[in-house]
Amino acid sequence: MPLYLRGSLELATQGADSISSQRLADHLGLTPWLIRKDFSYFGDLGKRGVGYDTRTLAVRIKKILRLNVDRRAILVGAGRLGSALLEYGGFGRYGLQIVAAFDRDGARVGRMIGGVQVEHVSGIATVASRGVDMGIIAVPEESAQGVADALVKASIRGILSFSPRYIVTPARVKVITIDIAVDLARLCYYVAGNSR
Amino acid sequence: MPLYLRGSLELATQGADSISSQRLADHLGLTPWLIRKDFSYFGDLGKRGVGYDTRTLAVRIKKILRLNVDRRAILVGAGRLGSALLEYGGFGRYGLQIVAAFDRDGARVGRMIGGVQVEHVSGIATVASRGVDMGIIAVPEESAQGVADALVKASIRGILSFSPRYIVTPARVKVITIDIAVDLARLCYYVAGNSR
DNA sequence: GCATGTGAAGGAATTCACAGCA
DNA sequence: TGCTGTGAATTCCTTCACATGC
Repeated sequence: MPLYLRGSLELATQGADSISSQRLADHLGLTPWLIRKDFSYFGDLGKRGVGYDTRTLAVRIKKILRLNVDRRAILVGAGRLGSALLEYGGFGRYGLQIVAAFDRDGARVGRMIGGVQVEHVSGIATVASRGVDMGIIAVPEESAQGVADALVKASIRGILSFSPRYIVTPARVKVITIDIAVDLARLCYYVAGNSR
Repeated sequence: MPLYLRGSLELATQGADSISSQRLADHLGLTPWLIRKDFSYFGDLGKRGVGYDTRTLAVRIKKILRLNVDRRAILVGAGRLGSALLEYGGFGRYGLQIVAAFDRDGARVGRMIGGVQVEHVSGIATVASRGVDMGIIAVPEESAQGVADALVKASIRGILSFSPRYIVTPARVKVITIDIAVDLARLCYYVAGNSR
């Protein structure tokens, strides 16, 4: 559903004042009635006969997603993938920011990547006081659980993991895993198959 | 559902001969009955009172996912993210392989990354004859649609895109989009919120 | 007239409960 | 006794159709 935020922001910056569920659906690869249904859960967002005001829509969705205040995240693992994330500018428009990066490898510590300086992993414990909400794990899979444990100890409340492993955390810590190989395998199923 | 393949492969390499739906569920963060239901669609996979044989399970799932023959993919965009993907060794265990990489930037062309040599994007047209099934897009978002068009022309049947844009393709070409910022925003919703 | 908002219908996925086999 | 396989019940999400308001 953050998809909607992306859509409305995109179209807002493209200069459109108002947008119909039809156009938004085309833009995101969804159906108009799905969008209307979802939006209806949050009260009145649109004007009948006109559409949704892109600017207010973006603001409202941000509030719904609790993105109205800036959210801080830290990154663990400053390898290729980690560096790519640090230099990726796409988080800012959602009010998301990576404020620190950590790595185990001494050779990487101290480097500046994407505006933040890489610190040694032992420093993770110190972020508890920095108002950080989330941790991003971009380390080799065998280290992922250990890093997650450290993040939990540092009072982080959510983890985005790129490791193909199920990560165990207390119930209060939400984990979202992005497993690229699994996604590619999924694609493969569609490609090679006939049905479904 | 490729998740299941991951799970069975992992546990197979860990030396377990047999596994119960319960343990597999714990391992993947799912429920036992969901796994049993899903497996039941494909006929008899397990032995009652015992569990599933890890080795045969992996083989069966590979066949179901059409991963029994090796699948080839090409990558477009050899920046940080693209390089990370090329050097990521996790595809092999699913029978997936990145056989070529392309970039628009002349400075990157010719480099060897993760065992493949970066070619100029103009060469995409030539892959049609190389038995490639899928294309991976790791380019800046404004170039994504153009690359997708080139891939479609090259007879590719599936696209895995890391660009935060909806990509238009003919119906025969399946697209899966991984939008990291959207996933992080989703996580944020769980973290900051109370309900759901 | 045009586009949203929403109750009702329809379908798909999940959960349950238990029968069947080692 | 332990664990799979599966029909029934449930819940959730999607789709439809139309009333409502600009």
